[in-house]
This record gives sequence, structure tokens and C-alpha cells, in this order.
Amino acid sequence: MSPQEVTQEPAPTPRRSKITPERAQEFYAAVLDILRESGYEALTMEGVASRTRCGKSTLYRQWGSKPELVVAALHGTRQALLPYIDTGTLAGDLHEAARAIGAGSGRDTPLMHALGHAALQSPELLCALREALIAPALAAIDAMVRRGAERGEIRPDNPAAEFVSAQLLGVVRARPLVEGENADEAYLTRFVDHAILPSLGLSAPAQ
Amino acid sequence: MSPQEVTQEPAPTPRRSKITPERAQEFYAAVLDILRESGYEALTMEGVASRTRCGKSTLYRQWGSKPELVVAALHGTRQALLPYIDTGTLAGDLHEAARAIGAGSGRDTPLMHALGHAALQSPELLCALREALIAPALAAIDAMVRRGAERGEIRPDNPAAEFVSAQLLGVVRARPLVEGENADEAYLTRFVDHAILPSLGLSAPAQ
DNA sequence: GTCCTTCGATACGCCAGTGTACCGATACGA
DNA sequence: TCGTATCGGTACACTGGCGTATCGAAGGAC
Repeated sequence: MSPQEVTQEPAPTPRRSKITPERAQEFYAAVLDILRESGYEALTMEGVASRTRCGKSTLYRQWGSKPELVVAALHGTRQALLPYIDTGTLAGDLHEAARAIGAGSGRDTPLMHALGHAALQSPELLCALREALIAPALAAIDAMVRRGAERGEIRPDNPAAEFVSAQLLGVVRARPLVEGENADEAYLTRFVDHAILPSLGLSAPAQ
Repeated sequence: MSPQEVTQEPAPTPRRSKITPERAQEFYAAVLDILRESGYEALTMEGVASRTRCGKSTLYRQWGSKPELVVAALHGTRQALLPYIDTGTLAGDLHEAARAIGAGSGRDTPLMHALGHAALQSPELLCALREALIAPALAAIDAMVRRGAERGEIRPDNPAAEFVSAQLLGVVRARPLVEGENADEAYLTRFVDHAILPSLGLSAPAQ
């Protein structure tokens, strides 16, 4: 490595983009909207450009290609699949989670449907999807379970604990195929009461 | 309606196709293979034609368009996601189901991943997917649960019974996204033991 | 054996999306 | 204030798949 290269700033592309963070959020929102509406394959650069009223050149200058734009959109919008929840009981937490996921069905559930298969064929996309959507939800649910164990509601080594998050995300993906309609709040609440809580050895709280 | 139209045979297209049922199975197998490998969007008529060494005209003559070909392929190949299972106990049945689904991961699980999102945007495709893959699996699992109830292993009105099939299909769809690998036999067996059976009020059979 | 339909194969026009190039306009930095 | 780089917008060539048309060949039906 030559001295020149060392003294040179490590960023070889000192782009001074005119795109404000707010404008970037518009791009990201448009990308996610199109994903939710039409899926990953139907997302086109021209579609993003026309919806955001920008030139295709801007998109290619800034993000290079469609996968990179999608990855950036996932990373760039800090959207919480689950808000912070701590009701004091595991059952209460899971109920709130069911409500949040069910209510947010119009936001993040379609995103997972849209990206589910595409992510399985692109490691970068899978990574971005997991970091942006799945991992936070997993962490939130696992935190609920851990707090429940700390409070003594369940045993710390309860073998069903491992599956709580997978079950919740699973029915969200499964119900549209099984029953033809999205997993809404009512369904998820019943699922928590009649499947998840019993599997943990808990019973549904008396209404 | 004129008399002529009444006397005319109702089938205006008495095609006498030269495609033998075996040849049709080749087409269907190729379609499903491509779906498993690359997904619904990447499936092209030209790809099917080249893989089966036939002309595109044959495909269009016979099936008309890509969605119809896929629907026909789903209906035309009687592939059992689940074989007939009856071990005498609900736990044993679910174990066998876990084994069958896990072992068949290379066959039908990718199909559901590939068609999951596309089916949500095409009613015909959703219908075909449910009839060919999902409904049989649902019926098989529900039959297991029903037999378990008849034997007195669980109460007939056990509220968790409703969710068994959705739980199983759910984790199959969720695990690749959550953990990055398919739900194999070992995972599904653990899931049955530690999540489904406890939710039904049963415990895992002693190994 | 002859006819007739379908088969496999190819060529064609069409359309949509990709990625690049170019243009005036404009907003930032010096 | 002035230069410059990026912006939005459009045009372009290119690719790839769709669906149709057309061809010789082949295999049943009669």
C-alpha cells in the first residue's frame, strides 16, 4: 500500500448528494409501498421513479440496482413491527403482540409476504429482511418470554419457549393460505390463548 | 338460443391431443421443478418448452397461458404432501406427519414457498394451490386430531385442535426466514413434542 | 395406403423493463 | 456572485419473455 493511498481519504466517492434524508424516506416509502402492493418481482425502477417523481438516473446514481435499493429501503426505514410492550405478564405481553401484529397487518405482514420468497434466493435480501423486520420482532418476543421466566411464570428451560416467535410469525404466513384471509387481531388473539399459552403450560387469562 | 345452437354439441373444440398422460406428467413435473427451483415469476413458457423439448406452440395450444399451465400442473400431479398415516395415537400420527413433511422438504415445501405470494394475487392460483397441496394436508391432520378425540386422547372441543394444522404449516413457512434453514425432520419433531402436543394437553411420548 | 390433425421447432412482432447517456435547471459551496 | 455537481426528465439501445404464425414431420383414423 503506497503512502499516497494511505493519506487519501478512504472514501473514493465523495458524492455530495442533494437528496435530503426526508427525500430518501420518500423513496424508501415508495419502494415498500410497491412491495406491499405488488410484490418484489413487480417492483421496477421505473415504477419507483414515476411514483416519487424523480428520474431513473437518480435511482441508479444513488443505489445502483433494484436489490440494493430494496435493501436500503429496508434498512433505511426504522419501522417497528412490534412497539415496546411490557404489561407485567407474559400472557398480557403476547396479547399485546397479537394485537400489534394483527393491527399492523396492512403494514408489515404484506412486506413479509412480498419478500418471503425473494429473500430465500438472495442472501443480501434475506439478511436485510431479517435485520430490519424479523430480528427485532424475534428479540421483542424473546424478551417477553425471558421476562416471564424471570417472574417465575414459566420455567427458564421451558422447551416451548423456543417456538413462540416462530409460531407467531408462522401463522401470520400460514393463515392466508390455509383460510384465505389474513391473520387479524381476533385470530391471533385466539391463537395466543389456545395454542401458544397452553404450549407454555399457561392458561388464557380470564376475560 | 337457436335450435342449431341447441343441437350443436356443447364442446366446440374436440381437440384430439396426441399428448399422452405420461407426456402430460412430464410437462407438469417440469413446471413444478422450475417452480421449486426458481419461483413463479421466473417460470417462463420458453423455459418449460426447452426443458421438455417441445414447442411453445404446444404449450399455448394445450394450456393457453402460464397461470393455466401452473394450475393444471398442480391439479394434474397427485402428489401427497402427507401419506396416509394412522399409528393409533395422536402423538404418533403427528410424529409421522413431522417426519413426512420434513423428509419431503425438497418436494412440496419449496412449492409452497414459490407459490405463496403469487397465490395471494391470483384467486385461481390460490384455489388450485389449496386444493392440490394445502387441503389434503389439512384434511389429513384434522383426521388425526379427530381420531385422537374419538379415542379419548383429547377432548373433542379442545380449543387448540383448531390450530394444529396452521401451526405445522406455519413453522414450515416461518423457519427459513427466522433461522435461515428449512424446517427439517428434527426441527418439526421437536416442534411437535414441545409445542403442539403440550398445547393439546398431551406430553411427548417417552422415547 | 391416404388423409388430416397435431407435434416440435423456429421466426416474428410486440411490449416492458434495464441501464446508460444526455439535457436544461437548480441549489449548494467557495 | 459564480462555478459545479447533482437533480428531474427524456431518449436510446438492449434484453428477454409473450403470444402468433408458419413450417416439415409424424402418427392415428379411416
